[in-house]
Amino acid sequence: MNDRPRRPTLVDVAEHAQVSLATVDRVFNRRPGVSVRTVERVEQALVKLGYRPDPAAVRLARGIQFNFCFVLPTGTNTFMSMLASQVERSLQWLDDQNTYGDLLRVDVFDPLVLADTLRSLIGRYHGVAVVALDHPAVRDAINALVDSGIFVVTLVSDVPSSRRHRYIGIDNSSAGRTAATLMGRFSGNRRGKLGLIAGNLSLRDHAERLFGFQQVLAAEFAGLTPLPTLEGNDDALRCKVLAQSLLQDHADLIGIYSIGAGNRGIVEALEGSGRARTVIFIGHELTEFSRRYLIQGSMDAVINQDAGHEARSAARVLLAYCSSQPMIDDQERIRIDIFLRDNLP
Amino acid sequence: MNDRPRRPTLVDVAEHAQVSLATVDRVFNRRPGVSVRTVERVEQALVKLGYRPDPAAVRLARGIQFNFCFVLPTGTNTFMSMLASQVERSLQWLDDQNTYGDLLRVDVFDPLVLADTLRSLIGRYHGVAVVALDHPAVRDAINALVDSGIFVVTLVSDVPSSRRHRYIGIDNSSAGRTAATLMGRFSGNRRGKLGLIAGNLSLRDHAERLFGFQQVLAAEFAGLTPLPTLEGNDDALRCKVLAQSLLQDHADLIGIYSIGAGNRGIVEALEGSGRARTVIFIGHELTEFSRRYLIQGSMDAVINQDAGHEARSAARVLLAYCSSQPMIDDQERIRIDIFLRDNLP
DNA sequence: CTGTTAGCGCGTTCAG
DNA sequence: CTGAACGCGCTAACAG
Repeated sequence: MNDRPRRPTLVDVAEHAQVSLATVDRVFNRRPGVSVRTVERVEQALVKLGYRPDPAAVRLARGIQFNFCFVLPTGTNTFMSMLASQVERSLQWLDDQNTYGDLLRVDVFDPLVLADTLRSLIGRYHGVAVVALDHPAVRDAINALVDSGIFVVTLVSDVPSSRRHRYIGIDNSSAGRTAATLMGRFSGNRRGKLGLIAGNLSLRDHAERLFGFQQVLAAEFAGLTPLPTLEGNDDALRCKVLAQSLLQDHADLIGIYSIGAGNRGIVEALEGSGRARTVIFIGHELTEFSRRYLIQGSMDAVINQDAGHEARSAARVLLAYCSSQPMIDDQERIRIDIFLRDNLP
Repeated sequence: MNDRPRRPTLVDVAEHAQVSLATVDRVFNRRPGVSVRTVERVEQALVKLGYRPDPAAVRLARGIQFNFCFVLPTGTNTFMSMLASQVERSLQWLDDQNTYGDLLRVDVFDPLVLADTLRSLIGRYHGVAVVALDHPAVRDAINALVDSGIFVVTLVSDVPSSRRHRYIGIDNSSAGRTAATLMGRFSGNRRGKLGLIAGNLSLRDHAERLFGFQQVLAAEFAGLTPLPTLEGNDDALRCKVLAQSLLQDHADLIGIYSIGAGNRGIVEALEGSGRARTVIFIGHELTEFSRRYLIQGSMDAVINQDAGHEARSAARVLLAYCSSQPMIDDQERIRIDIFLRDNLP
């Protein structure tokens, strides 16, 4: 059962090239101090035997240890709580990779506080993952981190104008487009109004979703007229009030698209009005609540980003950068999940 | 930057418990030959220091090497080709984990050939992943593998009655239900016929999708009448003929649900009939073709299982079983992806 | 029952 | 410019 040709080690290569282990190591890791002739011979042996380093042995020998910091928003938003707990789980995994992580929660809505917090991380970490806010101060802080040699990934909410190494999250304008297509197609050929409730349009992800949604609506579903976008600050209570007035003011309300959090309030309003089964309701993020709403029929579709995937991906990506290992791009791409009652996990 | 308390090693524990390294190792790995008193003391030190083994060191020291075998169907079905190439990539990853894998392609449609092939794997591998066929002979072969001590996962297509350790793939009846809900909701309130084209209903996954689809249709969308299910053998040409006759015979055809492969043929028939934009077409698996069809509007939705995810998951799960390590269930759950034109990756 | 010791594959001094 | 030798954290064979 164990009759495989053992993978070649540095020693094998050394024998083959008639040099010592150390020399092979120098050549393989492109360290100076080897004659051109020797380099050539070793490299030939390297490719001939198809040498590939054993990652476990490398990690053990180097004994390196990275420190990562995850910066998440404060607040009790269900999605962010889920993300936080998933990050905690990733930290455990990182621990096995000899990498230590801290989870910081700051008031992301205040760009200056966030920027200061980020700057304070300089010199203390090798990698930072941050749920960012698209603001000049934050951009500068991220760039400062990058300039100091820290690997930075933005998580869930991006700052495209910064020089962060990677964004880990969904394409929010596509997400908005997806919501619009579902809304349009679910509406059959009915004509009427659409209510849009965002959290805060200064948040890049919300703005992008709105943009994508309106774009598709205008291009494909002329019968559906979007009402002015409301801001519910991701607060259930406030969202409820807004939804109630939408329902009251517009007898021809076909659907509601909830761009941010606060779905609980909207469902309460819908159920209270007795129109929960006729008004189409599409929102974001699969939580214990939205899950229940899908099942009971008060929500028609949920556009989701997998918090667990995002947390794991951030950890893997930072580790890959720090140890300059390749990553599997397919694996790190965060999907725009569409959940209906029928395909819930 | 590296001011973390170094994680405790076995040596630390040994010192703390006033015993030798080997004794701690015996206790931690529950090996016999240690007095009860010593065990107790060591265990206390173990928990007190919060000892957790370094996976890299363990792998290196044990020097174990597993052999896995992936058994996939022959044939040129686009999805299976994608799966095969993704499995190839997983094999590379496995190689880094000191685990070697073979990729076998057999005629899965012949249960006896598949069963024989599986049996021939006994004694040669530690883990087997197989795209199975739900047939008594195959079930027995799988059980024989399991009895021989091999870890077995079914991939994409399950044999629930076997004692395989795990199924890695989507819930196909949920997938069928999802297709039905989309079909129903996309149809607005129109009444009419629905064409169903499967590959082969003796395949468990196809049968389950059909079941789920019909279940939801009957319960929720009484206006849509499913026509008798046709079998296209996953062949584009045959599917084209079937779709053409559906279009010809039923002026009130609202949509077509393609349960298996062969979407290319169906799209050709739709485009040929000039009804591609009015007849709703929902099928499975995102390929270069279905992707294009979504964009050009000849397909309305694609239900997908991520071949890359499945291949990686099979590799990770087998490895976890063999090295008796825990796995992250969330990460190994294969989602039922819904793709519209707007959320394509 | 317990301790000592030699590796696993690689990185890293330190001599030569 | 090159090689010998030690150590990372752990397992396993061998002594005592």
